[in-house]
Amino acid sequence: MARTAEKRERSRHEKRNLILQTAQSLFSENGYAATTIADVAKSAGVSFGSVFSYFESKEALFKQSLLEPLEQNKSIFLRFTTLETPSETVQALIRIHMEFVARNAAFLRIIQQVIAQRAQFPDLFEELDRFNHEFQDALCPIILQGQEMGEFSSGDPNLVATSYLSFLIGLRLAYADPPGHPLWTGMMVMAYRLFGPTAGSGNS
Amino acid sequence: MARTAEKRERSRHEKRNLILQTAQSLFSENGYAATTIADVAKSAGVSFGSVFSYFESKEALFKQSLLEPLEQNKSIFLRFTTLETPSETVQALIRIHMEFVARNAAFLRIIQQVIAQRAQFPDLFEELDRFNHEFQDALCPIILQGQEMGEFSSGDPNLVATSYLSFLIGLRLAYADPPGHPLWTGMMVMAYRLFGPTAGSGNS
Amino acid sequence: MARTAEKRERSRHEKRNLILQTAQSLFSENGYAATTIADVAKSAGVSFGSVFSYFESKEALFKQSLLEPLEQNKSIFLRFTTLETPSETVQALIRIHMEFVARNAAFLRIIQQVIAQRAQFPDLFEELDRFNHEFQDALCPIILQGQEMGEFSSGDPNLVATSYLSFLIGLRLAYADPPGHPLWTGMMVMAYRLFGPTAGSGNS
Amino acid sequence: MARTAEKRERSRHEKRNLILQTAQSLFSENGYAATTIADVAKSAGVSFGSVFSYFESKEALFKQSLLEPLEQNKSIFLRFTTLETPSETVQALIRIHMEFVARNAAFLRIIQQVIAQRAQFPDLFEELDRFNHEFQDALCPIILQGQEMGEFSSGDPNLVATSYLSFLIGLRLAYADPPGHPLWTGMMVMAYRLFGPTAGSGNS
DNA sequence: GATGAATGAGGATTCATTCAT
DNA sequence: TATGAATGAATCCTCATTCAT
Repeated sequence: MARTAEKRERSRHEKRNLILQTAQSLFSENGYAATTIADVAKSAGVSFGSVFSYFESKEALFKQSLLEPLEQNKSIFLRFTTLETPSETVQALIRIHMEFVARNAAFLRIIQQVIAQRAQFPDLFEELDRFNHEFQDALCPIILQGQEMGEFSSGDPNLVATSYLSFLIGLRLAYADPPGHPLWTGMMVMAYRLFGPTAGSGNS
Repeated sequence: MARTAEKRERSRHEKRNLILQTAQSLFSENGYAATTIADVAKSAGVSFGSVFSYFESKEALFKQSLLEPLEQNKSIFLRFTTLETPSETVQALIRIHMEFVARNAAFLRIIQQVIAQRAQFPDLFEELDRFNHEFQDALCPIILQGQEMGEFSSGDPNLVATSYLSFLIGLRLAYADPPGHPLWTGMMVMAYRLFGPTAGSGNS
Repeated sequence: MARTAEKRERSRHEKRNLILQTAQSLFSENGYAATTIADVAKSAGVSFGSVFSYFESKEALFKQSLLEPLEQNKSIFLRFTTLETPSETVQALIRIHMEFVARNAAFLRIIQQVIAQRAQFPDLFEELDRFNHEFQDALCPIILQGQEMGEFSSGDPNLVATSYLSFLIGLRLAYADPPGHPLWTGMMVMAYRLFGPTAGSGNS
Repeated sequence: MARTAEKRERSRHEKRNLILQTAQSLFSENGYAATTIADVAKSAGVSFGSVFSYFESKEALFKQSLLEPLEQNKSIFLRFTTLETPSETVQALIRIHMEFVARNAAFLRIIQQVIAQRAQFPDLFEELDRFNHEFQDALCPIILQGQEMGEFSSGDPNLVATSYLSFLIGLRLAYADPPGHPLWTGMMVMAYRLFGPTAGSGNS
């Protein structure tokens, strides 16, 4: 009995996730307005009414399409392990972030939409703003440390962090298809440059 | 007689531009779908039907909102004067571009939308892609020259150019209110870093 | 001076007729609703506003498109010369009517429209109804005379007249292009049959 | 369960037919353009949106208003039983057709509209043209046989068939109120005359 | 909970008519 | 009188949301 309930619960959860992922994909491709609930239902292979069983409204679905992945992946950006030197830490971070960006184009495009149409999604935009600040708070100490150690050029570390995030989000996710593409390696170098690496601190 | 016709013609053109600028502003704030023609008409202070006598459709209005400023300002990005050294040229460019970005937030946000929802605006996206390539073609020689002169670190110049453009477009146009804000100066430094300036070539 | 005024008057009239004929042609092809005033103006090669200088409204233009040719050609149907025998008279009539139908397809099609959508054009329909009655009144004596002389089978002459008119109006004006087409000759024979010609009174 | 689904299905079908019949009636009275979807919805007692859940567009609704009755009643015109003699067969046919015309004025008026405005409904017109040809093919053998037996005057049987159909379609459906009206009997006689009945073959 | 039909508010677009020049 | 820009009412159609089954 408990087993059955559990299974049912799992299946419920899976269906919810299926809908959410489908929605994320469609929203990211076509935008909020051009994506209909009927599209989502059809693409996900569930009934039209089901979407409303799992999500209160279209807006709620869109919000979750952004907020859930954001929550799940926050730690990638906010909690990182420090290596021997700041430059090593930052380079490792960049690698992880680029990998993430390469693999989560849909998520990134939704972020781009929210930023580009902030007036339409004020609370989502605020959430992203909050994330930006948290990211700054997390990254600044490393940058400062690197600057003190002479690995990075001096400059407002908050500015560096924001620029870096803008750069990631602004990436034209076109070539992005294969995460192993050499372009991504090149982009990592570019990203690293934003930190102002001094000669001999890893910038090729 | 000719004078009257001329005057009428001028007024016609002014009205058209009024509508276009209003549309640009609203599209940039709320996005394509959330902006109604009635909104545009009301904001511009013209009648509902007038919008349609100047623009064939909502889509045409949106396209012109992007294409006309793009055409008018292309030269800022594609035709620039070279100074003594590549690093000076690039720094001058960055100043001009940042100024432009600071003053044309609406235009930039429309570009962001098109990029974020390329499936919805395929031809506009293509146009932007073309621009990207032209920009690369224009900028690469300077970058190469700088690399040869030792002012810039080595690296694929196309990648540098694309990164730089992405960085500009990706800028979060939030703080951007006054074009004279110190943030813009900081952003110029960040932008310059993408070119991989070597020590002594102007990166503070 | 008087000469000039006259000429101007003539030109005025000609322009009016040009608009009217163009309208008739377009109304007949596309129907009342699918024909726009702008279409008419463009086809006639006059300015948009001109149409309203000559006709109070779209509806007035449509009405005139029907009523003026109706008035002009009424006599063809209502005042005819009687020949030696009723059968000869009727056959001459039929020839004239068919010729008219072949040459005035546009006019006929407008009539068809009014009849098919009588609720939309009640007064025009009434006008056609009146014409139908006048036609009956004009034709019945001939038919009666023919019946009395044994040339035509007996039967309500009003019914014959109405049937004949319905037949003319109902003709599918498709093949009708060249008025000299053999089909028209065939149709004359068919039309004559409605009068119930007895053997030896001209029905081949 | 199956019973419920079946019932629902039936009700769905009934609602669809209700809308279709209402539309047919309004289209026939006022014409395509002057009939609004809102009119149809109101007359049928369904919501505005419902019309669109049963029919893709206004145009589709109009097409079905013609095509469905056409399909359903084709057999009346194309498959008939032959009696002793061609004249008897034709007279029986005429009785059936007149009865049909008297009872289906709305359908006939839609046909008249399509014919009168063929440029607007080219595919429907083509469909009617096809029907015309099928009707000719079906009727000609009878006519020929009658001509050979001396019951009908000679003449191109295709012409006779087309004339007869034009006559039916061209009938002014005004008097038509009660199908039992004596006018219809008179019209049958007129219709029969088109076949060129010789003396003694049933033409009164 | 699952389904999908029903609803109607909202928005793009058309076009007759008006009116200033 | 000629012109054609301005206006906004009217209409088709979409689609989020509700709700009965």
